[in-house]
Amino acid sequence: MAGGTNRAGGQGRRPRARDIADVLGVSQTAVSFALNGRPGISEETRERILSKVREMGWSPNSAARALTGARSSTLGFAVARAPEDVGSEAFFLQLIAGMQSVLSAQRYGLLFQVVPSIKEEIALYRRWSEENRVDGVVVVDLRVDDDRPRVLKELGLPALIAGARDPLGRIPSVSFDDAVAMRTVVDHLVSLGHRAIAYVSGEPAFEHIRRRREAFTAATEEGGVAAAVETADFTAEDSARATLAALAHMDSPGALVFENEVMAVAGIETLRTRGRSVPGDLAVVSMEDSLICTAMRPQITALHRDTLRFGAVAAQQLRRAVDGEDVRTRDMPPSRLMIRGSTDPSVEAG
Amino acid sequence: MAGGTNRAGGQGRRPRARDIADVLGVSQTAVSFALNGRPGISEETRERILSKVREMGWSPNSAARALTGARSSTLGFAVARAPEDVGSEAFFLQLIAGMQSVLSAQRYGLLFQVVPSIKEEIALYRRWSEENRVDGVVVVDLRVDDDRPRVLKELGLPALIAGARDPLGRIPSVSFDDAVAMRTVVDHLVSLGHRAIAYVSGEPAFEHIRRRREAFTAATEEGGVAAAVETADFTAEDSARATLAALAHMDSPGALVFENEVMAVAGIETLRTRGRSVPGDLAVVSMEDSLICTAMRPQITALHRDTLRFGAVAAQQLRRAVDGEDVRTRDMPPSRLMIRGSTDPSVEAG
DNA sequence: CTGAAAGCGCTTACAG
DNA sequence: CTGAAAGCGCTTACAG
Repeated sequence: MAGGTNRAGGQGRRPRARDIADVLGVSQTAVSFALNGRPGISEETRERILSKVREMGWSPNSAARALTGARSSTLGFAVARAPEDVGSEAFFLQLIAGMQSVLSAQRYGLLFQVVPSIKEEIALYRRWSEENRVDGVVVVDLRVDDDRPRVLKELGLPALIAGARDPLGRIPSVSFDDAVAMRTVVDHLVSLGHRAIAYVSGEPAFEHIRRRREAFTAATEEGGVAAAVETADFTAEDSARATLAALAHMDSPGALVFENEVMAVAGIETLRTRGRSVPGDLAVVSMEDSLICTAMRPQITALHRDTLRFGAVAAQQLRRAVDGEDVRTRDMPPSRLMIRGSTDPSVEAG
Repeated sequence: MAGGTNRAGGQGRRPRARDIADVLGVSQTAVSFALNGRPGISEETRERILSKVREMGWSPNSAARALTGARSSTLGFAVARAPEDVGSEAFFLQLIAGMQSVLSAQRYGLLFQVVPSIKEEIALYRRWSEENRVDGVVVVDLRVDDDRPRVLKELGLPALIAGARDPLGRIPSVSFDDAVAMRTVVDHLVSLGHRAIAYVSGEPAFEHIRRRREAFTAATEEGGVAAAVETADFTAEDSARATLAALAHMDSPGALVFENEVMAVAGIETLRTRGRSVPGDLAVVSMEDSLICTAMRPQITALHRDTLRFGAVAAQQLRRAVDGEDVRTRDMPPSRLMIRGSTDPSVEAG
């Protein structure tokens, strides 16, 4: 059928390693050794081969390489979410784009796949690993008691967790310090004089959410302010519901903290329909920043993370892990709290 | 080094087609034929093989398949943009997510790569094609006089253009009808009584922008209203500049049309700093919708496209092309104009 | 209808 | 330091 053996078009075929060897009168082994920087051939032969490789425009056939267990020059990225949820998370795109800023320079590809569940994600990792389809994987949305680090460790597939830490330290990670971030937010609100803070939070099954919740509880306690936590999935609808629940719990929460900007926008809407003004009656903070936070009136105070840079660091670290280096868990520089009108009326300027 | 031959861990190795053949006492050929639905073996043998395949949990090694010129079960998606621009385009993520909704069910992967230029994008297509790395590619950001359709046709690599039409019809496409969309917008503004409309447009080097511009000129002419077109890249900064330029050109444009919501938000900001209110002094429409349009006050009238569905259709069509079917260029259903407060104060409700 | 064999383009022990 | 050979896991002519 289509895509069969003979994709016509190009005149001369692309050169194989064997062609290089034939032209130069050396063995294929020599070519392979030169290409892969292995010892065992003279410096002069290596030079001759490498220059001929460039001259003839040779590049490796990734399928052949994969079949022998060598590099595939591809990283894998699987996400266990419904496609429509993936589509609304700017975070993912920024992460991917940030990774690409590193990968494209190294001619690395990114194999991206949406899967229905963690279980299928793990099955995919097995296939990828067995087929040498990817050299390593980026893991996101780490859950509490997540099976993935164990399986990846077992498979020996290089991996990097992005956005959380493996509590058992099996797999290295790059993440923002969620505890510090939450403390920054709470401290800001306390310093403004708020005596009650509600946190419309994501699901604590996620490791990074769990950390934020812990930090929220600790920080509000230390600050001596009343605290309430409501759980919502990451959608606008559920955030509206949770916002109402938070209002009911506390007589008058002084401030509301939302997990992300989509939830914050929905929450502010809800507050308005209940006749509460922002920041007059209630202050609002989003744990994630985006264009929408500055477009709104009042602008929304938000924690600003450099997600593009985050993706770049993640890709870099994973590449190092693939190269066999000892990669350690690493935190991104602290996120900056962008103080805007939703908490501080005095910065209401355009 | 890492990722070498022996990724330990798993106990028994994964079965090969040969293992199936051995267990059943048939030839590898029989197994291959059964797997690929080729004639030449008895129905009974086929059944036996297929059921053993399921029982043993066999799945194809994609590298081995690619090496023989068969399917790779992967589609390719290359984007020639700066990583930071990719990261701010929700459109891409939605497109990718929509594609995944089709692909993940078929166990297809998506190889995503950001490249610095169209030239490198073409080089990448050549490599992908030669290595059978992907079964087909999705092409976006079609330019006027774009070389890609020609090259892809030459390579015989199945391809689908998303978001524009190949003027020469070499490659099938899925797109929104940009001309109809623009007419809908202009008609709406004319019907509201605006006598002057400015279009803060993207670069006409893009095929879909060119079509929109043509339609804008035609529709404003027919409507008998004054028209101005300003060009901006897709950033907020440049939109602000272009908005000022549009104001200077026309004594009093009654309405402004922006290429996307990021540009619209920046434009509205700019108008405010110049003391023009929306929609009091000037109406505003965005050619793209997103959460931000409903979060703003006034809400922004915007053309709403179902990008998730768009991605799904694109993936479906490309899969059909890969299967050798004759895929025709296809339009998505017309986009809906979401009329909101930025053009019509009467719908200012929350 | 079925089987033995060659080949895809690499890498890697193993001999020289 | 170098070469001939086997092998990765498939597919596909070619004989039976």
